[in-house]
Amino acid sequence: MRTYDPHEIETRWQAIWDEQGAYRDTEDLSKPKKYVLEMFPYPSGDMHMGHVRNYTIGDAVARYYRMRGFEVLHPMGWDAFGLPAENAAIKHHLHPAQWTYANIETQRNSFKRMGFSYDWDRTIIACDKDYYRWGQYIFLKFWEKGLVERRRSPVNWCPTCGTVLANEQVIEGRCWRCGTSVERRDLEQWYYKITEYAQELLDDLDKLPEWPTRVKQMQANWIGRSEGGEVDFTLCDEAGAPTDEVVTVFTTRPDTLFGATFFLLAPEHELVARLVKGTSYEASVDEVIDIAEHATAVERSMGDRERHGAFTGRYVVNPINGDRLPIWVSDYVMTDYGTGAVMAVPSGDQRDFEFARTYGLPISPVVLAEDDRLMGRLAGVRERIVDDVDWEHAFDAEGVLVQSGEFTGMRGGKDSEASTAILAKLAEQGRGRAVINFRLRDWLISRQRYWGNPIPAIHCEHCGIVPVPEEDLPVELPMDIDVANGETLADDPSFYNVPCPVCGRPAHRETDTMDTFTCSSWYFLRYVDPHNTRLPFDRTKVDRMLPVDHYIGGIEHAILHLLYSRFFVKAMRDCGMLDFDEPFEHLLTQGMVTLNGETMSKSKGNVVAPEQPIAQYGADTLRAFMLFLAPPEKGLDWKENDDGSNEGLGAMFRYLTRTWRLVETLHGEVDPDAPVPVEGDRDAARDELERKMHEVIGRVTDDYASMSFNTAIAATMELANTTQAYLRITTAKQRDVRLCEELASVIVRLLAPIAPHWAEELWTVELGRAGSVTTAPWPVADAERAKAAQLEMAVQVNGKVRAHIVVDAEAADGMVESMAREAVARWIEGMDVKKVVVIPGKLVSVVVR
RNA sequence: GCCCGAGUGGCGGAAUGGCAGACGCGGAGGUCUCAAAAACCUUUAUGGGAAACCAUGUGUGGGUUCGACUCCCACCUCGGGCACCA
Repeated sequence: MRTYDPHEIETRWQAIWDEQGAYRDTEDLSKPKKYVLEMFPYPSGDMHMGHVRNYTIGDAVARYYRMRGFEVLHPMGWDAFGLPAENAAIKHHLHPAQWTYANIETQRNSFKRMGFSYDWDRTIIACDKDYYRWGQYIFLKFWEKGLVERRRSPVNWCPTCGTVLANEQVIEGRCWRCGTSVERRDLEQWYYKITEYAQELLDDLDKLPEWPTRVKQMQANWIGRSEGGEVDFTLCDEAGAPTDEVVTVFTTRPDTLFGATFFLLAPEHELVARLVKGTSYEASVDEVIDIAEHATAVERSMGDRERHGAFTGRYVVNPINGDRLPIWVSDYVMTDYGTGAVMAVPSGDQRDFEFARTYGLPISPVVLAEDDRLMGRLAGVRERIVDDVDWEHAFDAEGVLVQSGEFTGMRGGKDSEASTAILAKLAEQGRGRAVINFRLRDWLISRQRYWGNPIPAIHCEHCGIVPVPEEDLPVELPMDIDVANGETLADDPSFYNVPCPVCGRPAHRETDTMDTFTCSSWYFLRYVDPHNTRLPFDRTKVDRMLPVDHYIGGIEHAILHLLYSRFFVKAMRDCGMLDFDEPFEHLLTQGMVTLNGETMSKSKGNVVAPEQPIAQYGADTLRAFMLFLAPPEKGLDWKENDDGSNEGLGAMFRYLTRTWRLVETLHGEVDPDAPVPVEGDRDAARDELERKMHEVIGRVTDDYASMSFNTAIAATMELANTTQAYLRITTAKQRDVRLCEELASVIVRLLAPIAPHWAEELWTVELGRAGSVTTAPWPVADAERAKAAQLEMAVQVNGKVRAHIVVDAEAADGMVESMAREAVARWIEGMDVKKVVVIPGKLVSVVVR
């Protein structure tokens, strides 16, 4: 008998696996494939429990499928561009590359110490030019396809990070990275036109049945599809007479068009300045513009905020009834949604209602609930009634139209009969059309930072902005930039000054780099063919290995990374680079790891690192514990005692130690500490043990397939308990040797994906099996032998369990029923038995009255 | 405000509409020991009872069903996402 010594075992096997390249994907075409992937980490240098959990889940999945005979691709890499490297560089006077590569080295060693089964030959480092050059290549392909645009528009600016941000990277008005309130700026920037895929990104969520509904819902909300119409209002001149010019609005409620009593423009709308220039209205309008400009994103995103407005002195004509509506400017109208102009219907929209009350603008009822007393009064009224409203709120539910000309009496509301009819009428006159709008904005990908992938574009005075020719890739990020002293790419003449690739005259390079999220939007494709020097990847290889079968990562990427990656795949498909629609088949979003109920963060100084638990109990114990404590998608609270220990962890170590001894005993070794056998029915225990083994193999197999690792481990514990009960009533000579041997090999294999070092040592050394447990065949359950000869069934009387009976598994229902009646005789005596339901193998339900 | 998700012992959690609480932590008692640790055994939802057993019990209130943690309706609480998107 050997003591279970995790440290000696783990370091030994890790060295062997490393040396043998044990987890290399051999691209064996004869096997079915599984691509198991965990979101690659940012190399911050330290591993925390969130990493441990995420990568342990993925590793268990990968190891399970290897044993099931799949060709498994399970790679790991580093999302290595980004701001923390620059900040660290400034702080420590290092180059960002130095800091990054040193961190990668440390973190890779930590990962190896956990025994994760990665194909390290396929490692991708996002800041390696062999990788980022292909990010530039994809940029050029997208550009060719018309999916890249450089334009001036209002953007989010993070003053702390000194760069612009994409919409998705602003969380509640704050920078996703540093938490600073972002500012609005009007800048010329580079965009990926993700909005062209808005509809497909929304529709294809239905093709992802294996994604959590939560994530799909979040993406659907983010894309934010609204069906409605555009309506053209005619602009009037200073004298109030109609001109030829129209101002278009977007609305989801065309049915309320008769209720429009004023008209709104966003402060940034191009028309505003023209309308008020030199008029007496200019000053008050400018004030509103000023307020809008200076509001921070945090202020703008607050719920009940004050709305500011000013009259422009001008009017538009409502195309449906010829009403003249005053044009106001207000900061609650957004420039970059719809057309930046809005028809205001205070009776049907709460914001318009409040604005009307504040500024004394008229309110005209158009849609009412059928029983509203106003309905009666308004029926047959010819003159339009305005302001006869004493409600507290606008009425935005479904109802019936009043005061709406020929449409009066129709059903109104979102997507209503009246909406369709009014829009049709406008369309006939060429003054309106059905339109679908999305909340999703184009992806702003340029960043005013050094440590990122250079955008391959050149600014030429004569030719404009031109792409770097494909053969000139990569545009290498120069390494001699002194970030710590504030140098930027523009300060490096050898980078900045280049001849124009079109005309050959002096030009200069684009100095913005790409958003790091562009690096993570396609890395999962590169793993399939990481050493390709001609292309980002070989198309046949990608088409064979993708989509990723199991993708595992944090919920914080529900929108960001997961939406961008979906867009990339669709855009690359349209560029002819691959042939599928969605990158990730099955998505598991693991829950957060907290410490005593609190989120871990560096600033709080409560980040739990795996080093201490590993030093105490080894990696296998930590892995098994993390998987056992909670189902993967739920949050996991790491409870720490005052001395830093964790009780559950010790319990898991005891379990591995106990099963280690169990396996050795089953294999025929004598346990000097074994208790003296006690009396018991040995044959019955043997039969029950064999049955239990098959039952547990079946359950554990199903649990791995559905990633219920906690119940998989629990099932092995049940098997261990049953085994122990058998060993307790037998001496070595009394045992069924063949069953014991089989059981030993089964227990080892069932736990191998979770505790790989423990299993490898038992498998190859203790049990003396040929070959690694990694490639050992997964045990197969014999469903017949998992069945018991006799079953215990519950007997219910009127839904309450009153007795238990033991019946033969093969017993006929009639037989079972009469046994059941006998067992509950005292409960049904003198009663009228109305019905008896027999659920074979489960229970008998007797209904009496 | 809109949209998701979740409410089960002291704790983490388990239950294709079929015996609620598997498995584990913690607790209590015990074996071994001079003693302790380790290991092993028994026990552990609540109330009543010496016990067999009885009653109650999966956030609340209804409903469907022979039977509901599970399905339906309404509500409460917590967590998350979006948020002036017309």
